Amino acid sequence: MPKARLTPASVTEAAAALVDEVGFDNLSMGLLAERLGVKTPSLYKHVTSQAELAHRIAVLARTEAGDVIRDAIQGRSGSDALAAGAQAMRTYVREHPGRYAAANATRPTGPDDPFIPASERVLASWAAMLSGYDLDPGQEIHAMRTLRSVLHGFATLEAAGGFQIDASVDESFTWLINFIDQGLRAGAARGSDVAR
Amino acid sequence: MPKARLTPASVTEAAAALVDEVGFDNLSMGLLAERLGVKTPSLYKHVTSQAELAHRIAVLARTEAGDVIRDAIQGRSGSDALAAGAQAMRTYVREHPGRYAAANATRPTGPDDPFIPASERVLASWAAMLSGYDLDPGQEIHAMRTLRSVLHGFATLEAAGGFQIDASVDESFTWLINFIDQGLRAGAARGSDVAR
DNA sequence: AGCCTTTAGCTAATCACGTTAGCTTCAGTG
DNA sequence: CACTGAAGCTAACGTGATTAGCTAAAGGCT
Repeated sequence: MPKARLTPASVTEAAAALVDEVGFDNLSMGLLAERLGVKTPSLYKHVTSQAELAHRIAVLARTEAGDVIRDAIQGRSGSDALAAGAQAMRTYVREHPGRYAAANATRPTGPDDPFIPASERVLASWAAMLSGYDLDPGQEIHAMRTLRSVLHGFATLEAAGGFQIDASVDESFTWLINFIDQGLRAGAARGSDVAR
Repeated sequence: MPKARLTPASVTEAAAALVDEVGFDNLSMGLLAERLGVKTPSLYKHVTSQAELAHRIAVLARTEAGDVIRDAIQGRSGSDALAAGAQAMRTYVREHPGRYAAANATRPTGPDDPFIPASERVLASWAAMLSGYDLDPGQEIHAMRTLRSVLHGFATLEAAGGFQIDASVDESFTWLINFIDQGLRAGAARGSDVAR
């Protein structure tokens, strides 16, 4: 076997770090090669294309996000689990905006794409968290989608610099979590009459 | 003055239509030129660069979105205004996913960028709608951000094909609107103790 | 009506990437 | 100590954005 300086994994890791610095849109093979102290074409010994590289970053990101959220929810339930999970996700996106963008930009390449189970693990964590609210079974899917929407929306708006006014974004986020929490608790108490 | 077949405005309009068809990421000067029955370099007589073209699409999109939302809210208040505004926005995004992506991808180029007032008009509509809920003044900014987050998050997730499970997405959206409506009404009734 | 200026659109050329082809060299194996 | 295989390199190609310079037609002016 030869030198073995770079590997697909190490290249992906470096690309993920790069993308968090310069933004997902500014990822280029040349820039990555420079960071790795190598000439551009050499990268193709480890990844087949820039598209594949982006996809690898996406899988990495979704997996990391799944871990972070699962760990945050671990051992908590109800409001605590919601707050911890949501904060964990926001923190992850703030620390890894490029990775998060990569994960959002990708689409499963096929039925056995590892991106699929990685995504399912994230959803499973949210589902586990929601189960603590005793919602009507028919409402769970809607609650899940609403939850995903707020968290994803807040994270992307924040990452895009969408919150201009000089009111604390942290405060807005805890307000948001509280808002969702109250709604979920009320919905559970009220039963299915929330849905129209 | 010469022929005047194309104008900056007509090029932008064609680009916006194109982007809704092929996706914002797939916008290319060559493809647009082909649609307009012109050679690629000719486009530079009307727009200075692809970046500027993308920005023009963004301004157009944000302006259109502002109009659509304002019109929907017109004459309604409270729950009705929320539902109408939210539905109008979702419809706009579904019909113009490329434009919406362009608007999200852009960043103001300066203090006199028309994108800024266009964005402010959207925010003003949401603010007008929220004013119907009699929220505590200190809460309004958080409610606004939460509202923007859910709507933006839902729209982008839907556009990205993020809702896989075969439960009606329409139904989820009305559930979401209802969820927000109930929360806002409860928050108004309860006063500032929602915020922590 | 006929000239003149202005400029839309064209062709040819340049530049920046992503990607491919083929060569070279070193690490580990026999 | 030669041998093989893959890492990394240089050279080359293709595509898409952009620029330079030419051509010609439209509208104004006399």
